[in-house]
Amino acid sequence: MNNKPLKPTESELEILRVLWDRGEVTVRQVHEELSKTKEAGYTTTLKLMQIMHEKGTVKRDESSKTHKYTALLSREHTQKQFMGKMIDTLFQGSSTQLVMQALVYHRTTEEELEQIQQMIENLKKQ
Amino acid sequence: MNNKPLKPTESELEILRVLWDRGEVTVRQVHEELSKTKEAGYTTTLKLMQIMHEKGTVKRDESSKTHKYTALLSREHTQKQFMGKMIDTLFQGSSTQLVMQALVYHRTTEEELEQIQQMIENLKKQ
DNA sequence: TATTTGATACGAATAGAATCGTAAGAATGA
DNA sequence: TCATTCTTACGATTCTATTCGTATCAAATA
Repeated sequence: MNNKPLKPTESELEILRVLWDRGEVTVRQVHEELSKTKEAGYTTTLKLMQIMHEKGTVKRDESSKTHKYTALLSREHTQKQFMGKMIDTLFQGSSTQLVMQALVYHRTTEEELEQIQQMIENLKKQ
Repeated sequence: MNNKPLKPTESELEILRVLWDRGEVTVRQVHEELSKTKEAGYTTTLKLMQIMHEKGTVKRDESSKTHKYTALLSREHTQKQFMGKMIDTLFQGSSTQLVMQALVYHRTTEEELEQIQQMIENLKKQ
């Protein structure tokens, strides 16, 4: 239960994704969710969540026998963390390059493009 | 020396970054480069590059005693690979969200913003 | 009450990544 | 030639992440 600027592992990220989407959940709920796409035993998920609790990545409500978990690490913070790393090692430090890649290869709707344009206009005004 | 859709590890990425930037290089050159920011022995870098060679991530020119390495995995391919993963697990499948994050938190110059606008206009025309 | 079910805790096994020490050979230079 | 230096090869160790089996307890149920 200590606090450090920790970087979640691959498996932890998968669990966090569920926590972020659904808020407070039980191990079983997480496990059910992950089972859809992944093969892993229940105790594996349990253990991982216990470890995350030790690390301080999640908090745990132990008031009832079946514990409830909530993310402590925010999605935004984690996004920034991974984006930064990614821009550095893969995009030569240029976030613009990353943006271009995203726009070209991961196609977006007209509406979304306009949404982005809007945001850029706002950024330019500052 | 087999061929699979492999995902480079953290350390492999650091090495790849050097290969991508500089083209054909020796282990010593890579190690020199990495030493600037990282603490690791020469044989560690060597071993990693040998493993990458086994995996087929890099190719190796053995014609002289001091081998020369070149990346086989392209930067673009790897960018796409990591971006995809990232969009899925961190941005709820929305590349637009990722783009917004990048623009807001990793500040870009006015020129770059205009460059992006230009690109969006082009995308819209299609 | 006795049994079954479902939960946590936890140690241990497994796997993979990263690090390093040492050996051996080639090239270099004294 | 002999010693030093640089290089590769490679096994072994360490470290961390992941997975799972088993014990234990509480709650639900027959």
